[in-house]
Amino acid sequence: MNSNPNLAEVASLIGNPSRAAMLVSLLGGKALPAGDLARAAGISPQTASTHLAKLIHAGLLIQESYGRHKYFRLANSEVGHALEALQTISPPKPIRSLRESNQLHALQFARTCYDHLAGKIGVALTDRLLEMNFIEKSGKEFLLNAKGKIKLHEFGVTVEKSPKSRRCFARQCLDWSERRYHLAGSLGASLTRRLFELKWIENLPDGRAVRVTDAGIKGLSDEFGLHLTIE
Amino acid sequence: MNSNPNLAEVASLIGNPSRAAMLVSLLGGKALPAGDLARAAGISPQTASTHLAKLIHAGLLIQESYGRHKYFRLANSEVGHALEALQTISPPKPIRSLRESNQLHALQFARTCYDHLAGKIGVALTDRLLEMNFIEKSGKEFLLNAKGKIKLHEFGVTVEKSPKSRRCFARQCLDWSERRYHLAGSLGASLTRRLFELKWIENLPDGRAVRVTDAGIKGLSDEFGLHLTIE
DNA sequence: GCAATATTTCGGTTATCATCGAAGTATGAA
DNA sequence: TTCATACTTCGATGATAACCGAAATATTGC
Repeated sequence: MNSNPNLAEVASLIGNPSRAAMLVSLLGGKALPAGDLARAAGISPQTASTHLAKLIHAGLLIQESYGRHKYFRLANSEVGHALEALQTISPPKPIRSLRESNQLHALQFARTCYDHLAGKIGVALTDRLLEMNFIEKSGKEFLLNAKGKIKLHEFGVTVEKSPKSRRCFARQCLDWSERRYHLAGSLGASLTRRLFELKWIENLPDGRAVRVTDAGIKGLSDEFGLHLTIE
Repeated sequence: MNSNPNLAEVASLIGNPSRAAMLVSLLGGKALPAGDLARAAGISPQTASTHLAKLIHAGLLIQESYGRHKYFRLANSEVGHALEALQTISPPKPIRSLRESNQLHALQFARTCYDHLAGKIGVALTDRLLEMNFIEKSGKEFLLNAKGKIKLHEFGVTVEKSPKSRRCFARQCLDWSERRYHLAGSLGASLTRRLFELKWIENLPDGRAVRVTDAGIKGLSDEFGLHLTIE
């Protein structure tokens, strides 16, 4: 019987540990060169090259060439969505090293999820927006009310729901580390972009973990009543 | 670097063609015995047994024993969601036989997707509910308005949003065959259950394709202005 | 108790594929 | 031109796992 779309092919591509590591590295939304992806997966450049070719062929990644560098990124948000959906049904992986443990903590604390903020911070900020009555839950979606619209506009976030873009405005995205929802969609992305702009958060050297700066700690407290504690 | 939850393990489980076939068979939401799943995947019972044990171990399936039969079903709706998300990024599989072609047409026309209605019919019925102003789009979610609440209540659908259930009320589910949204969530499930109850739709012998009965053709036309054409 | 059905366990075979060394291509720098 | 860097292709190796035959276990029906 075997129905139709061959999901097994795509799943087995994601199912290789090296390829999965590369895809997860790209979940942050940024494009990365082949060498970086090889290092992220802990494999040789040759091996990475064959993997990347397969991912391109399957339409999971797209490639941009800049001189001798080739940058890779997720082909579209549906790929990111599928990866996140897989993460929510994946059991947690045992930790091997202190380094991994530290990185895991950093990721659980704050990271970007494709293009918006996730981790403890992502969930906590979303909670504050709810508590301060700027957004409301509505099924698998958040609604931005008038009060919130004003607040975010003042904060410098361009709040516009372009009717053209089929993209969801303020999705609820299930956080794999917190197992709770954080703010995603175009609103989540705009807000996150603004936080980078203000230098309240910044990318850590590699991976998609982010760090909250001193300015960010103060700012998030003043603007959103989000009090960060050092753990 | 390799972040944390080992998504690769789950993905590689889904990535085996035999296991994928079994999982897809279970997407209809029904529980099936091991033997049926073996046949669906075209493998021997021994092989199926080892596959099923792995899927159970990984938490993708749950098992219920009735005498010498063991029934398997998807562990939760998140597993179904992940499978659907993978289908949306999977390329269509080439058709080999007339039989496969017919089955594909049947699936594209009407099928159950975990527990709600999908395919042409699923999308068309959702469209009618929108056009008749019973539900409204709101991001990745539908909202049931007062008019719709009355209509569906009259129609015999129990419309209640139990605050306990974390499940989404009226999700928009991306249809892999139509590439458009249909009504999912608990409302989608209730409505579909009612259509079965009224015998407006019925399961086809195997798989998750469904057939619209004569009563269904008349009923859908009368109640929702959905005029089915024979293709 | 005995035969039939449903499922699981074991063992051995086979095929696939991830991997890297070595060599090849392309771009940029000196 | 020459060298260095970034990536790709080829070929060989090795490990994994899907698969089925055979046999074991469990349940139902006679």
